Amino acid sequence: MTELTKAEQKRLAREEELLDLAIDILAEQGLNSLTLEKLTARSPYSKGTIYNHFCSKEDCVSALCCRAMSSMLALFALAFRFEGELREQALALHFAHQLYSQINPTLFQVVLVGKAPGVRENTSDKRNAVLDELEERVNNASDSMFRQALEQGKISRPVTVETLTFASWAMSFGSLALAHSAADATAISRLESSSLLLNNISLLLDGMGWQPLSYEWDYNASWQRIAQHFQQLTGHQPTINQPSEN
Amino acid sequence: MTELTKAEQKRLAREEELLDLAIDILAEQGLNSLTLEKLTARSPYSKGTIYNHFCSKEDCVSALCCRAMSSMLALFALAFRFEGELREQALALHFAHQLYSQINPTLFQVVLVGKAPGVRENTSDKRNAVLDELEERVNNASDSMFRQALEQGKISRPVTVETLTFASWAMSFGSLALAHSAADATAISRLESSSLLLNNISLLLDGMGWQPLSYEWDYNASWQRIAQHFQQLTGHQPTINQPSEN
DNA sequence: ACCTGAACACCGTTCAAGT
DNA sequence: ACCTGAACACCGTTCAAGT
Repeated sequence: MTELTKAEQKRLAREEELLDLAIDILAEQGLNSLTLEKLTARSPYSKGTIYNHFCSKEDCVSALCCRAMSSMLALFALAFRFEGELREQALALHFAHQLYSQINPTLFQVVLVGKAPGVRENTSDKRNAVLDELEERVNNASDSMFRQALEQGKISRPVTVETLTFASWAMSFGSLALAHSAADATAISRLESSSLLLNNISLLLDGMGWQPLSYEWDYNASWQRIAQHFQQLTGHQPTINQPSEN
Repeated sequence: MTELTKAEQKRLAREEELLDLAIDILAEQGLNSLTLEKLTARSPYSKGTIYNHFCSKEDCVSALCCRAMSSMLALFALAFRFEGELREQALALHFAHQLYSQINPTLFQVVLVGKAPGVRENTSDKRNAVLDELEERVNNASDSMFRQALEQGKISRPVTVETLTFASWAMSFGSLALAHSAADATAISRLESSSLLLNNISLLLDGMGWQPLSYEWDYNASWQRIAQHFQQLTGHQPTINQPSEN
């Protein structure tokens, strides 16, 4: 790690302060009404200073995207601490993804929007590099799971790590995106939400031939244990089948 | 079908005219720079008239979304005319999805954006109803495939039609969305694009136990035949492994 | 009943002037 | 070197006046 000068530290601290304010606006008024105008008004700084941090509105959204991905990576790290079958650890990774989308739906949406066309184009090169690095770390987390599984002979189909990572990422992304953006659409409302991702990922991992297969193991029980694991580590009440008591 | 008065016909025709202009802007300047201001300027009408058709900018985007989904449904109908194994027909459905995303990337993006938060909220009730109906028809197409497969005993796992439709739709959506929005991101650039969706869907259908399984049948050959099927019916050159000759 | 375009509020972005 | 806020262009939306 390189040393930071006082000035750089101050600049970094102010950027965090601005992102906190932006998240407040997001939470209060929704993603679409985030505006650099409003951010300026809430902050003690002027428009020029805001533009000193974010070269455009999209650059600010990308900065929020970095925040969100960092938080997600922190949850992913907890998934690796779940003890059990390797396939259960892979489930824990996806549980972390879903958990993040539940804890922080607004920032989760930011990640989706951050992938929309026109955002990256208007983001500074420097921040795009940070985004790339974060995405690479997400891929690495997924790759390392699949690599271990292949090395241990847990996966019976002849496939590459890259194929498996893309497939599971696409499934996870697609499931959560549809679940959040179109929760009232027919395809989703007719299903129970807590185990949507578990069901979809289970079908996929079965298709890869990742042992033990879903009919050889009670992965619903695993999902519950994973929920408890995360609850102990984060204190977040998971949205799982048993209704809470209020 | 209900009769339309002359006035209603004229109104409908003008709406189509406006949507054509909107698509022109989209194609030329990208999704983000579509503006009712620009649409007004390009059209022979005034702002008031534009707002007579679209109650908000988002309502206009939703109207484009309807256009896109209708076109997709037209391609889906062609998928049903592919002759072969039932699982090949299901592949044809996903091929149609991918084909549409290739033929018309901009409108495909509109469908993604149409699912973003803040769009449906600012869309007129009437148009939201149309969107719902179109989405239901997409679901019906998928449901009917899976229902036939279950009835014919092709699917060995004990699952419901709803589960299968959501899983395959999530996979298709996730794969294409990631492929289009993050084509340069690491997870995707390291894979070949033409068979991304085939690979992912094959893993999923294997996980459902849909016979014949992918190692009992040459689905790469099926994918090629499906491509030819669509090429004959639509004249669109598919993006398939063999490079074209220019 | 439908159309027009002026008017208003709000937003993104820039930059000369100030410290 | 960094900050400020006025200024400009552009956009979404409304509505009184016109046909």
